[in-house]
Amino acid sequence: MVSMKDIARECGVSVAAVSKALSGQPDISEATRDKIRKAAENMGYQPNSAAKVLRTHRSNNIGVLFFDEAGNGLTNEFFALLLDRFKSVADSKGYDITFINRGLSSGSVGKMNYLAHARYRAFDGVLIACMDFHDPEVIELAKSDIPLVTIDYSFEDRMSVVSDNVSGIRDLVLHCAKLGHRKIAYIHDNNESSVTRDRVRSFLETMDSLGLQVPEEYMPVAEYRKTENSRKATEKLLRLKDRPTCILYPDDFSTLGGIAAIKAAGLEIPGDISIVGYDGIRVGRHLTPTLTTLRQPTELIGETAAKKLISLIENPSETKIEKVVVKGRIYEGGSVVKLS
Amino acid sequence: MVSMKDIARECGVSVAAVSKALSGQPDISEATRDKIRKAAENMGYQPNSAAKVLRTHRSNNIGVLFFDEAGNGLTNEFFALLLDRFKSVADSKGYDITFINRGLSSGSVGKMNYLAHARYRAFDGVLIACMDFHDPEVIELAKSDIPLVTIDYSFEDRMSVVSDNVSGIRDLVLHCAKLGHRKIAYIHDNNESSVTRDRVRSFLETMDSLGLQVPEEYMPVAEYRKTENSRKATEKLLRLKDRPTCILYPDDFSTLGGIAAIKAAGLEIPGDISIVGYDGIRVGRHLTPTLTTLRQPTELIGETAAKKLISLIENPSETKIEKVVVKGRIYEGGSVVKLS
DNA sequence: TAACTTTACTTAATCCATTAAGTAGTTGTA
DNA sequence: TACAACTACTTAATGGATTAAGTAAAGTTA
Repeated sequence: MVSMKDIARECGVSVAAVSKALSGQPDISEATRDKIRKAAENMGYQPNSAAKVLRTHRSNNIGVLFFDEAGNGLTNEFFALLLDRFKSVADSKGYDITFINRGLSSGSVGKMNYLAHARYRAFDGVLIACMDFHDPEVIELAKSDIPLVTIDYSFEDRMSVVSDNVSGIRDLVLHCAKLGHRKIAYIHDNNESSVTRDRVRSFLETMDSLGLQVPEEYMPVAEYRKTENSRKATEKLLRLKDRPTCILYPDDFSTLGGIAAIKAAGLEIPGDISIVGYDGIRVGRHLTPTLTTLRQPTELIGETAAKKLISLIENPSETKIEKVVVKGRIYEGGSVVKLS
Repeated sequence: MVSMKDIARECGVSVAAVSKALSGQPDISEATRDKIRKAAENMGYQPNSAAKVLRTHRSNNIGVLFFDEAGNGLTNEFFALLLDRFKSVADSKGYDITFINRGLSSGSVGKMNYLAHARYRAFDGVLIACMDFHDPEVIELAKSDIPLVTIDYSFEDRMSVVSDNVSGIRDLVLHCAKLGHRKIAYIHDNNESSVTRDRVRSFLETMDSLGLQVPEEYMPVAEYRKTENSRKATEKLLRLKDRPTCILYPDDFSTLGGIAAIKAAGLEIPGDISIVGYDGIRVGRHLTPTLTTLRQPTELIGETAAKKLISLIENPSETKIEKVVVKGRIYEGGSVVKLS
């Protein structure tokens, strides 16, 4: 590997001069700079990040921590889209992305926790997009001095990008109500996250504001993205004497379980029963009828998170810590029928 | 940050002794080792990867290069599953994963290419899972001395894990033929990859071996995972005077476009026409009827790739360079009808 | 012309961990 | 007892880049 030392020798200058020439500092003559740059190119010089990081404590590397409730993060389309966008913004600003995990062992200290991992790799910043924000290790990371942005959860005095779940659920309920539905069920996860809390609260408040009753049986539980559970929850709803006319699901993927249950019961969507998803991932667009859902601005969330994080890294003093709320928009598919 | 120097001072030993104690070398007494380890723990010592990499040229970091034909890699479920599995194996063996890209600029040299990036970050190995293996930069990387594994493509003298597309398509065609289908169409991508070539060849050969004709119109083109194109291709097939009874799609996702076209034409699956996917991703399992497809052993591919790559990194001399062929298995859903 | 600036560098320290080579002190052996 | 062989360390060099501080030479100013 060609190092600055080699270029310095070749050009008859000091290593410091090479460093300055390549990093474009003014403290060097144009002639020398050109000579050095040409030599660097000719000799196939490649900078060495390890040396740079060691010296500057800047890695141009962002750690990404995620895993959803099911342990599968990458296969979660919502997150995959978000990360994809985050990655391309980071990319364009000269940052790499490395996954944070606990696999690395640090000699005697045993496995590293998230914070240790982040320090070990000298991440300039961290993106956290996982559901379990109560994990002590996640909290430890959030309390550190590393610039970070969280998705769909806000720590105090920390940057976050959250989608507006309150308005999201409200819009969906209002949409269904406008089409004449009064018996609306909501299959929901019951985990501890603020996402879930906001949604459930919004559902109850909106229904209440419309003067609509929500019997307890109308709110069965099913974890996010678990089609098996959403199928069961749907079956339960279908067995009720006073069946809902419209079912809200925790996410688009879960509707697949619901659809299976509904078809198995010999019912038609939306003729016999209407369904609504949440997220706006691709699957829903290809169902027949297409799925009415709340389309999350995934790309916007990913992009905003990246920009905010990088701003936090590069201009910590001028960057206002804030909770950026991003609104989704209802997509009116064909899965909700108009009741007369 | 606590460094070895601090521990050395605290324990009244040299930095070398600390290094040896923490890395478990024999050249140190048990008493001293314990003392140093305890001090390290108490003082909250964290190793510094940059220093380690600089000195040892080992990063415990694997670069992953991917982007599918559409530019979206993460949102490709096949790849997401593969990477997820790859990641957890790498993780368990103490390796991190960083995406390779071209965003980083290397001072005067401009944007870095893939190889430059890999060298810059001192990746111990690289996983390549992208469709365009003709990209000069990819070829440059493949010709370098960095340990690497490719997915679904084989470079000469390089490790690769490929799924058996020949047997995959053959099995699907034989399955359909066994159910009585004689007019089988194959909507396929026409890119340059060996995956595509193998599949097309296998389709033609298998059909030929069965004595079945394949009119040119039975092989319309649609890029992988482009539902819009698969919809159009399906429409074309449906308009034919002598319509096929069964359509093979390039992948499961593409069947969504096909299903839309078929439903729009007022036809039933599989009553009026049978369809077959490829990949075995989740969507297909939730369709009604469930999709008959070739289920790829995604996890096995990811796991194998990780194990082979790490073996290549850690035991280069004892690791045989090979092309690991992984066979998928047909999943018999309900989307292919039995013809009498 | 003397004194001061500026320019264009060089010197040397530094970031942190690893490791070959060196050295006391102890134990073993003939 | 004398020399060899260990053991348990220390010394010092090293990896590659950055940067504060120093310096010689050229340019500027009174």
